[in-house]
Amino acid sequence: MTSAEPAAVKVREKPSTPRERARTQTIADIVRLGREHLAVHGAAALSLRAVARDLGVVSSAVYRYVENRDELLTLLLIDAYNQLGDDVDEAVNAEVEDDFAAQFRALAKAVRSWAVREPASYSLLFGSPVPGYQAPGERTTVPGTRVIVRLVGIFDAAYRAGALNASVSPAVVIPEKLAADLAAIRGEMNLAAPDSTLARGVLVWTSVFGAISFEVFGQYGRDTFAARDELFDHQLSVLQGVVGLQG
Amino acid sequence: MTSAEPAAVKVREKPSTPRERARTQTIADIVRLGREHLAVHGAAALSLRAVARDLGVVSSAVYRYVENRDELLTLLLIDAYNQLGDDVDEAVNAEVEDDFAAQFRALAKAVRSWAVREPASYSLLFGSPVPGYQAPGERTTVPGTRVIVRLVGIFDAAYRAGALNASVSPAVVIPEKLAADLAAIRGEMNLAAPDSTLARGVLVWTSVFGAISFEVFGQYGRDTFAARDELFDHQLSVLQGVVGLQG
DNA sequence: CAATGTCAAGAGCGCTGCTCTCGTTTGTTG
DNA sequence: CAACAAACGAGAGCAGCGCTCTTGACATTG
Repeated sequence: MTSAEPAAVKVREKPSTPRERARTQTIADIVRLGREHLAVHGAAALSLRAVARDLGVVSSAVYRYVENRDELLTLLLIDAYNQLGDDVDEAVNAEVEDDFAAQFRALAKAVRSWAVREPASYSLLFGSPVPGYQAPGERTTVPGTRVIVRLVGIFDAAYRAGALNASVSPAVVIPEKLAADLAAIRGEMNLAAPDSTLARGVLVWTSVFGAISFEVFGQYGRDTFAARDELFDHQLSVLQGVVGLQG
Repeated sequence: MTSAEPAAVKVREKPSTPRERARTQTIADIVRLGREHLAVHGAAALSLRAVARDLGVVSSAVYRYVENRDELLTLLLIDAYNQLGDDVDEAVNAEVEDDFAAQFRALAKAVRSWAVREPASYSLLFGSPVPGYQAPGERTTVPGTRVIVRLVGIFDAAYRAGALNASVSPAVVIPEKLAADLAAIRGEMNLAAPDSTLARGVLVWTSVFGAISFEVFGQYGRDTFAARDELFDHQLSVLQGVVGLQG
């Protein structure tokens, strides 16, 4: 079903003592069982008691390893972000270095196939926020931005390589306040691309996830679209044109 | 806070007897209280017992009026769909009849402002599916498709009026299987627009909701974009170009 | 060997959805 | 107007949940 070793579990610096090794293993087991429950029943139905039962232990025992339900959610969140990030990295790295269009498509398809494969995890990351749960930014920001960082990287590399159509139609003016936001992003991420490219990149980003969310969340209706692969592929082609990525 | 009369509550054909009038009123009260709880605590935390408390009644009493929690969710779902549909209709109807670009922008902005105003309801409709809850299609399909029907209507009317740029760049071929899906839609909805327009319309549809979802679900990060109105406006402008809507 | 620390177990609190029973209220009808 | 049946609210109860606290068993360490 799912891979045995969750990527998000922090390994202690010196897990020398058998106690610490056992403890690390138990936490890994809890995360693995939690991921299975998440996949089957969804995030809102994630129950520490059920995880404890599967672990063959009384419910209060898991509180030795996981502070509370929110903490387990955070572990699963980080785990899922890293799974997605690994999938995306692998797919993009498999493409030729200067074929930016192929890299873009590979990224989007990797996100989509992971989302379809793990709808509950996708819902946890990109669906409605879990009520009463606030992700701790200091732990989730880095894994949570891997995909967008990679996507922006592709667009910016394409721009630097002169692979972007400058004359995307139609030209749209960027208002001043939006330009300020984009300038801040450009500075923070060391980008070269101009405002119009960055803004269109943001649109492509939201559009890709919008299309995937519609599919995973069942917004298309039961049998409106049978050719979902072709639909997504077509959407990527159009979005490619939006940023001026020639392929 | 919220309007007093929920649009979704079906009025009996003959609410003549005082019993039935009282019953209808009680159900309306339950939906109203449910909507308030939804707005404050979210869908997953919607509790019949809490609604009963606010109604000043013991928990088992509400089961006289609402079959179970899922039934209340369905009522809230229909209620929210109709609120959104009403908002969208009003906004679109306020535009000049042959200004299709303005109608498109009015529709998208109406959806966004409703979503920002009612994030919990938006999450219920367009976020992660509530685990274990399956919306009864025969009751939710009609209100649930009001927005997309309206959007497609705008695009098709624009096409019939010759207001769509035929030469959207770049031309993208529509694979056969996707064309079959689009043909089915064209037949069902009595449309005139060609495949490429319909396919791009679907992309615009998903993109608009993708952008709104990112904003409502906090995917942009806390302070990445301060100029959210301008960002959305820009995205609409680009998407307008995607379907060839000149404005 | 003894002190220390870690662990699973169990009881318990308050919350949830939901069911069943038991009187009471209420509108209708003879 | 009185009798009746339907509708109703209250309450107890079951099983599940997150979470806390105490207790006794065990392993590690000095």
